[in-house]
Parts: sequence; structure tokens; C-alpha cells
Amino acid sequence: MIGQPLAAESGGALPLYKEVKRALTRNLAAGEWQPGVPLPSETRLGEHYRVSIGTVRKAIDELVAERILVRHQGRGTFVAGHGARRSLFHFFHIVPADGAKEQPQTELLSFARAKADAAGAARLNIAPGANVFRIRNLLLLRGAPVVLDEITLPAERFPRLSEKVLRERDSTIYQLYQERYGINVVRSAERLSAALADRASAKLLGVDVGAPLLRIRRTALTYHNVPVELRVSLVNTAEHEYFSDLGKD
Amino acid sequence: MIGQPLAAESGGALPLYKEVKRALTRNLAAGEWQPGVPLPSETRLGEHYRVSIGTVRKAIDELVAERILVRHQGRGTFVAGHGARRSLFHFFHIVPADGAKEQPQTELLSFARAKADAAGAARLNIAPGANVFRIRNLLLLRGAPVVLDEITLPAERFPRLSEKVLRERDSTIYQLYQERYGINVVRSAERLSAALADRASAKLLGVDVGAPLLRIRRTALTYHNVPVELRVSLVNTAEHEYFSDLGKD
DNA sequence: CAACCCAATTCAACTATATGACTTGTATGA
DNA sequence: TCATACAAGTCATATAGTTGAATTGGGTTG
Repeated sequence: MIGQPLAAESGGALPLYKEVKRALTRNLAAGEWQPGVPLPSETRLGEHYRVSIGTVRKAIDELVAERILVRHQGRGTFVAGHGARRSLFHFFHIVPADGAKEQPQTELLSFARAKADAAGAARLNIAPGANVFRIRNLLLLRGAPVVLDEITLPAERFPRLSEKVLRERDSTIYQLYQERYGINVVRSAERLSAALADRASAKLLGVDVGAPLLRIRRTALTYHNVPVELRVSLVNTAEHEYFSDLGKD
Repeated sequence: MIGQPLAAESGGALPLYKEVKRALTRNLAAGEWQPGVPLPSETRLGEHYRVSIGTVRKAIDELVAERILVRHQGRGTFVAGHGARRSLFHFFHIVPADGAKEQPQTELLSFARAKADAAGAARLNIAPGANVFRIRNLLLLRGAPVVLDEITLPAERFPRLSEKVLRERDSTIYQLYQERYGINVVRSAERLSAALADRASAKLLGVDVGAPLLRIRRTALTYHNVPVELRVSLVNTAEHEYFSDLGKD
């Protein structure tokens, strides 16, 4: 299945390769193609959409640049999966002040049902008061607690999510979204500020009350920039830092 | 002047378009092309390097994606200049917690000559103890102090830089680097942590001693990832945030 | 059965060419 | 003088095809 041949001149008069890109993204959002199995070949896509292979290539080029697709010469083009590496490099920006990056260990602190407050609902683009899940995680690096996460998920999108499901996963949480709910997080926007540790967070992170913490507010987005997760992280930056590098591979 | 036709098979056997990209970058680093005047047309570049226009295009595509070049249909391709907009969007990540982004106002606090310490020298890739300039700036947003900058520059690269030159500029500091010293900052890497305001910074930023501040350590890089500036920023995030969005235009 | 070879398929790189759109400067005409 | 029209140069889009490199799978051969 590839979808319809191409929206016949949608009035906006987009370039052909943009139309192809949109068509591909629609299929991706519909879960047409799953990670692990190759998309139809560039040749077949070109035939299907009635465009040249170069045009398909340009469309895929952009999706690859956005890290939504991955090409493997000789094998095919694939949906980028949320493997450990990807989560680590594109969605986890905490690094030791010295040393090299390292896979965090997760400890689930709590899981609860709640109602979305006004601000959260606006960010998630759901109705105020809608059902949400609230998850609190503690991330350990080298065995020591470093990050305290509070995650908010729109319940509607994550049917039958439970503490058990969360606890028994052996993958990253974004991989869980992807595999169990077909939700592929492709981008995140983060806003950072400084805060002071209160009693609860101080205890969990092993710092003094009043210690400086980095607060990260993240919105995770799927295709078409639809928000699917809110996350507030408190980071003890005594021995770790938030790394931001724009502009390079 | 376009430079040599193409390094004849440099052994590494890079794709042609990568070779072209390298050749272009060499010319950019040499200051061959200045902001404001167009590069040779794609046709002429293709003729010069003895490659097809498509190959030139692919090389330029990457440089455009890295925001090093800018294309204008019908006019030509240009070196991206450090206008107010670019500095604001690509190198200044502080935004009001509500409202829209705004151009900061700069106040020069001090200018001094100093010697590079070990850590700074390593980051700037210069000899420990080499001469550096140390600049302290206060950035105001909506008239209120928000960011305290301490900038370290390798003196060798900025001959005859003086307090007077800094004070009399009417542009961004990166524009000064570019116009007066031919140094084009094309990328920055930032590491963030949380800190507490000490006496001096508290006074300048108008906060209490012990208030939480965001500390940003930035390395600014020019072509070939050569570091040219270190900067430590202390940010009062009471009403502003650091914004990080990876992955989308 | 294992090792090897080979063909088919896929993406990667490159060339060549055509057409359209945008900008600029110049010539033309009232 | 001023406005319009036009031409030339530029990048943008799209097509078509060739060659090469990586992978896979199927045979063949020992």
C-alpha cells in the first residue's frame, strides 16, 4: 500500500517533490510503514506517484534530513526506529561534564491518572480537564540519580497504558510509544530554566534543599507537529550538563 | 577568483560533490567571498570545477542547510551575514517565558587583556598563557538586565581590538568579528547548567544572592570547526527561558 | 554441507537538459 | 521624465538516464 497517486493539484500549487513528501508523511502518520520493513523502492514510489525517481529522491532527502527516514544503500529506506542510540543522541541531551555519553537507567516512581490543567491541555492540544497519565521517573547515570522526570500523556492516545506495561518494558519509553501505540516521536522542543531544589526533589536527587537545578520543559511531537507528550525534567547539573549543538551533523 | 579546479583525487576518494563542498569552504575560510556580493553562478562554478551543475548544487545545498550560504532565486548565492535576524534566531536562544522574541540591548561592563588559563586555552585551541581579551557584557531585554556575558577571545585573531572599537560598533558582536576581522561564526556548541547567583552577578542582574541562574558555556566556531570565541552567560530565568528546538525549520 | 560466485535489487553519485520563476538593468515609448 | 516592456542572468524544479557500491539470495561447486 502506498496511498493515493497524488492529490491532484491541491490549489496551493506546491512543488511536486513537496507533494510527494506530504503524501509520504501522510502514510507514515497512518502507520502504513513500520520500522524494520523497507518502504517501497524509489523506483516503485516514482511509478506510483507518476513522478521521476529524482523527485522522489528529493522528497525522501528531506525526510532523511529530519531524521524521520533512514536510507541503507543496497537494502532500502526505513522508518527511523527509536533504538537506544537514537533516543540517546537526539532526545537525551544530558552528558557528564567530563567523560562520554552513557545510557541512563530508569526507575519508575509513580504512575497516576489525572486531569489536564489549562496550560498542559493547551500544550497538548486537548480539552482542559481531559484525562491524562502522569508518570514520574528517576534517571540514574553511573548509578547515581541525576534527572527527575514528570511525564504527562493524553490518555486518549495511550489506551490501556498501565504501570505494569511501563514497568515491564525493556526498551526506551519512546520505543514503547512507537511499538505499542504506533506513535512515532520525531521532534522535540525544549525550554530551559534554572530552579531551586525543593524538599521532595532534593531528596530524590540526593542534593540539598535550595541547590540549583536545571528545569527542562519538553514537548514531544509526532508527524505534522502534533504534540503527544509533555515532560518536565529536573536535572542535577553538579556533574552533568545539558548539551546543545545546532548546525552540525 | 574561485580557487583551484579541484584537488585531483585526494586519496580519500570522497564523492565529487563533497570535494566541491570542501573547495568552496576553503574559499570561504580564505575570505574569498564576502557577504553582500554573490558567489559565481552555479553554471560558472560547474565549469570551473569541471563538474555538472547538479553536483555543484548538491554541494551548495549542504552549505545552505548549515546556514553558511544563502540562496536568492534570480539574484545569486551569498555568504550568510550576521544580520540582526540571524544572530537573534541562530545564536541567541533566550526568549520571554510568554511573549515574542526581542532584540537585546547590550551594555559593555569591562574590557581587559588577560592570559588564557589551561581549560580556556584547550577549548580555544591556543597555547596556555596566550594573550586573550576578556569582555563582560550585560544584556537587557525590555530594559531589564537578563543576561551577564563573559567573552574570551584569542588576541592573535583580533588585532587592535579595543574597548573603543567595541563600544562604537552599532551592530552585533558577530557582525563585528565578520566585518572587521573576517571571522565568520557559523556554528556554536553550548553546554548548560544551573548555578546560584553570587554577590557580583546578583547585583548586576537585579536578583537576590543565591537565586537560581542558568549558566551557558558556549564555544563559537568558524569554518572547519575552528573555535574563535568562548562565552559564559549567566541568565536570570525568572521571566525568560532558553529555547532549544532541534529538527525543524 | 559449506564455501564461493553471481545475478538481481536497492540506494549513491553524476551527468545532461529543459522549463519555469524571480531579479535586475536597459531599452523603448508616451 | 516616467512608466512599461523586454532581455538576460540567476536559482528552482523536474525529468531521464548511466555508472557504481552495498546487500541479499540463489545457485553452483568442491
